[in-house]
Amino acid sequence: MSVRLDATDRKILAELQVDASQSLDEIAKKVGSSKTPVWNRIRKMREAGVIRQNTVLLDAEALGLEACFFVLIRTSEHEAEWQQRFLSTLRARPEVLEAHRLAGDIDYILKVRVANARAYDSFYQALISEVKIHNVTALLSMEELKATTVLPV
Amino acid sequence: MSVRLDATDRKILAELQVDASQSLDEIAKKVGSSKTPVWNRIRKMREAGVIRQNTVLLDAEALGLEACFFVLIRTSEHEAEWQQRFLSTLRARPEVLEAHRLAGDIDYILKVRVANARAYDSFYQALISEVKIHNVTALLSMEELKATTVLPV
DNA sequence: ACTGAAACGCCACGCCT
DNA sequence: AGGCGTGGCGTTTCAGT
Repeated sequence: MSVRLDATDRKILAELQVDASQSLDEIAKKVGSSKTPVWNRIRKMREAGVIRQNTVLLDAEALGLEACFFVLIRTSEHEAEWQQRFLSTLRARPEVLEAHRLAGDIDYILKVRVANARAYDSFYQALISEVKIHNVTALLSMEELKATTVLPV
Repeated sequence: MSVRLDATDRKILAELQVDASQSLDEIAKKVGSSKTPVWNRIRKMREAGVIRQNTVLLDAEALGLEACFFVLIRTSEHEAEWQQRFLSTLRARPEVLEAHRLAGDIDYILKVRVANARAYDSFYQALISEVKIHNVTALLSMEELKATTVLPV
């Protein structure tokens, strides 16, 4: 499924990741091409799914979401039905920004953004009431040292 | 520092987070307003720093970045100089997408995206050679169940 | 594949209410 | 503060190389 991307494609992606509001002319100049080919390349990468979404990144603190937790989860349940329930719960909860199934003795990790510790507790109570979980460890972020969506291309 | 946001502002943010390429008219229609006020609100939220960045989200796998690790770090060093070195290293490394300083017995957590396990090992070797670290646990993601940049507004 | 040009749409503002 | 109008820019498309 992987798409062939040449050096120009990668330069375009690098520019778009940094600032997607740039005009085609600006991007074209920076990558050493011109408007039309840049436009065609972007369209192709969109169609191929390399470019997924055009979005804005917001300041979580300005929105009053001042607490960030990483939640390590161990479970004793590994049946399909349990997994489906767990997954639906995560998807339905907007405070869950990320969820990964892991290799090793910890089964899942979540990244959760909430207003404060109390809001985290509500989330936690809701979660354990909906699905059976063996063990939960919450890691509280004190400081976001780095946070980027820019992938190295 | 916190900005006052009313219901319309929040609706606009919700729309922009889902698709930032929508026209002002489209957004205006959806939030029950019209072009000029929507434009003014967006400009203000940009200036206030609520809207940080306009970007594209890429498919990491399509770019060949097929491995994602969460790295739990314990250190015995807590001096300013060590922290500065550690921070510079993280900032300089594009494969480090997130880094948080934590409360509790684990000091830091990183999220790292790389091509494969071998690339992770290079990163790991480079990291421990640059800064003294007491204990490292790497959690390997087997499956990304959820990943969103959309904050609940 | 890139160039040039042309058509359209949208944005960014100013003015007015 | 919202509605209206407009000049100019940006996007999208098409013919030509």
